[in-house]
Amino acid sequence: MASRFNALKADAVWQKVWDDARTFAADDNSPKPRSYVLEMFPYPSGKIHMGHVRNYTMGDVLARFRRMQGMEVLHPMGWDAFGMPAENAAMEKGVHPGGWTRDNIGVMKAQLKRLGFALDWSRELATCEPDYYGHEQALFLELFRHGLVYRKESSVNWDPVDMTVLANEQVIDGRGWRSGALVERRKLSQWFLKITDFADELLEGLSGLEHWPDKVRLMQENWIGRSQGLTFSFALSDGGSVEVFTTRPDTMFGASFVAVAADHPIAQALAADAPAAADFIALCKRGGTTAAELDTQEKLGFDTGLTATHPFDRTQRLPVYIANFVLMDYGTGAVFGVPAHDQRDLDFARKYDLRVRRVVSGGDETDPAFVGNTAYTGPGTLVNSHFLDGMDVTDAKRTVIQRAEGEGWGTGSTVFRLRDWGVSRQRYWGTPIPIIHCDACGAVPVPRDQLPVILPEDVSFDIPGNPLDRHPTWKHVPCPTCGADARRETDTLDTFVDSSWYFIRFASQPKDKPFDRGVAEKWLPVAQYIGGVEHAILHLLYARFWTRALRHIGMLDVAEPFAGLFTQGMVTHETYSRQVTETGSDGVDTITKPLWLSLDDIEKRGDGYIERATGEAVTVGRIEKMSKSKKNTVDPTGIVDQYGADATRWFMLSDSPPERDLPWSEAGIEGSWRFIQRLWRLFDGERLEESAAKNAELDRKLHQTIAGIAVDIEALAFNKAVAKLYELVNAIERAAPSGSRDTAIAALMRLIAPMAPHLAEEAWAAAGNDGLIADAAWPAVDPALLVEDEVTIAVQINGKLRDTLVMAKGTSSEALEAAALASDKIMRILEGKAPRKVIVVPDRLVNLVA
RNA sequence: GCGGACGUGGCGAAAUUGGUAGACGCACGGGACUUAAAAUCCCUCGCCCCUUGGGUGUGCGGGUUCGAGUCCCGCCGUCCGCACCA
Repeated sequence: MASRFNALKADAVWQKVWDDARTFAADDNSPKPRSYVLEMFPYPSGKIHMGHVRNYTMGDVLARFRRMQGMEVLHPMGWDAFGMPAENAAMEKGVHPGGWTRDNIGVMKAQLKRLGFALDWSRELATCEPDYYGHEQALFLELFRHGLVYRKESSVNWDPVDMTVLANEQVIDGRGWRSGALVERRKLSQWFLKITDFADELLEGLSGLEHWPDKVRLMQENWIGRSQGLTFSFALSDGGSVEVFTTRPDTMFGASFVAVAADHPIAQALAADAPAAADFIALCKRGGTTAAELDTQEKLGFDTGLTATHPFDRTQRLPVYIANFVLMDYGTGAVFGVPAHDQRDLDFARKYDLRVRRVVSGGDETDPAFVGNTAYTGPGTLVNSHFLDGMDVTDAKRTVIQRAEGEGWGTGSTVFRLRDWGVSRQRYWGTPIPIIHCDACGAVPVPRDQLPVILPEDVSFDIPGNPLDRHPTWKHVPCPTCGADARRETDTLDTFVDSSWYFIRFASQPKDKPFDRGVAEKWLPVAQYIGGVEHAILHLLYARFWTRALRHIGMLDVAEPFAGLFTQGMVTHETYSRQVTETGSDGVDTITKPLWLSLDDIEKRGDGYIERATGEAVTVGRIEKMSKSKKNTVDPTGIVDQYGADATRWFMLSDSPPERDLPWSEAGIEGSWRFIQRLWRLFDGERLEESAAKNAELDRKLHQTIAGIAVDIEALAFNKAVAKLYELVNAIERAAPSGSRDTAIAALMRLIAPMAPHLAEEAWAAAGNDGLIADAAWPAVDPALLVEDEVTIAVQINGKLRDTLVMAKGTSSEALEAAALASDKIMRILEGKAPRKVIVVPDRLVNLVA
């Protein structure tokens, strides 16, 4: 009688064996082909969640599979350990961010180990430790030395209560997400990295990333946002000039006004002595920035009284406005308005009654001069445009640019949407920016031998603001250049800097420098990177930039850090809620809102659920990403303790394609657990003696499965690999005892080893094999066994299936046609008539056209 | 508004890229074993009908083709990204 697989016991046994034997430590000097498999490292927020389990299981299957394929695999893990949540915890609970973070790392590391991931823990790193961020400071100074870092005044989202800068995504409806205070725009001196120097490279590089999802490449392309056009100047009536950028130089003759942003120097200068202009600028700044507001916001302008001279017609004077729809930080902060061919310009012109003149004809206007309230932005032929008349839009653009350059008043130019990367954060829990400010010498880099600049431990979070800034001693240091009293930079680096090079440090981590170039280049680029799509732009763009910057300064010869990228879907769950009413803030109105309930709060009653505590009916809501706020999370720890690591891993890989969301279900994990037990019964069952009979059909199924799931795993199509394994197991279970069956069971152990490694090791050892299955080779495929010798031929009449025939593979078209016409069913339907036409697809079908 | 993805049974999905739609799993239902339960095993399982058979079916409407889930045109819906980008 077969025993039951004791997952909890086996998990512990094999995890210890792997640990003790350092099974998954990567060897830098291995002669084998290398593969670097990496999942995005976690932020140590407290406990791991199902999303982590899914992410790391997928990477683990690939890593283990490639090991079995004979590769030297680097599969490391670490901690993205700096960030705001640690400071929030410090403020709320009175703990130190470092202690909180390191405690969380301890908990989460144990949880990851509990899942049996094939990780090289010897390379573990945490970005909050000086032996990581010290090297980051060195890299920052290298970029500084090469002119890729600069300091500039910039306007930021400032939370006046928390006294900190907020990222755009932390501003909700104009208020700080945490304090609820109205966010202010404030000018601050900030450090920037010159990512725009690499805008072209980063854009061009995308086309070489064949193993990236198209979606992510497109998102980065749009984010970088390259536009080509003409930059030129208008002469102004006050003797000055204003520079504008346009992508539509072809529409020059349709211009009827010039508009500048509220922050534009011309607007600012005017505001200095015209109160009305100042009022208008203030009005512009008050305008909301949310999508809905922008959509409905009226186009407003302030006439400066200045006029601009049209470069093609000196007699033509265009009014100059300050306008609320012109952005200072794109292009030159000034535009010329062509109402007929730009919707915003048209709205503006209609409001201020400016000239609307069509200069591009789409060809189908009944009245070529008429423009309604919809601007025409399509292709066409130039009209009303003197020497451009009759040209198409493309030719006209080229002609105008050539002429502008020839006459010296403008140049063809490229403008990017991408901005330089502001990396200053007024926070404690981050990498200190290694700069010292001296009144005499300016911003001086911290000398190499004084690195790392270590965060002081003795800080307090009882009042808002940056504890580094108010620390009694830390920031007071002598200037490294002149020795005078100077101050440390108290801003810390954006945590995206930490994650922009951790994959390099994983590959090589010498004590005395950020990485050893030769070793890092052995491993990089990462062969397969796996993580959430939420990092499609920021993290992945910054890491690409950082890698290219290191190449630019000659530190590392790698162009792209991640050769393959996979973005996995979220783990989702139903939500449960009960409506509650409460009195609004005015004390009169009542507000009805959902009170979210966790799975533990409810119990099944009939078709629905009731809340345990109150007995009230529960509304089953939509399936959403697991989140604390909706209380629809399932804790992986409880699941692993109940079903074991392998069943948990198996469920994560089953059914849903990995790029799609995975709906969590209790029934699903139970199904996986049953399958693990089913496998164990096979492994633990009776075997025949060596000489037993063959089963050709099962042999073929086995080899098709070996080949098939290798393809599926490489493509990260784990759900398909899982389905193929179910098919093989079904076939083995149905087969009578034979040598083939025993062979298939032995091979099956290795086939499931990447996914259910504990079960596989247990079975491998029980079967009397030496060594670990983790080190075993992937079963070899016999190509002769991949082909079927019989095929099922579909017989169609007019494309409708009428019969099927089992024929030898490779049967001639003539024989197939004859067999089809000889079928009883077919003869009955054709009633003796000959088909008009016969289409034969060998080994597939016969279609008779009646 | 711009850009993109997707839409297949009660559910998660598969379909060799134009060739037998629904593999595989979950759930439901029926049965075997058991005093009983659990576990396990077997069977049915898109929908409809006049049920050894037939009709119909991949969001909707057209089209191309001997043949369309797959290709083309037009709608509808869902989700994601960006957003006054000149």
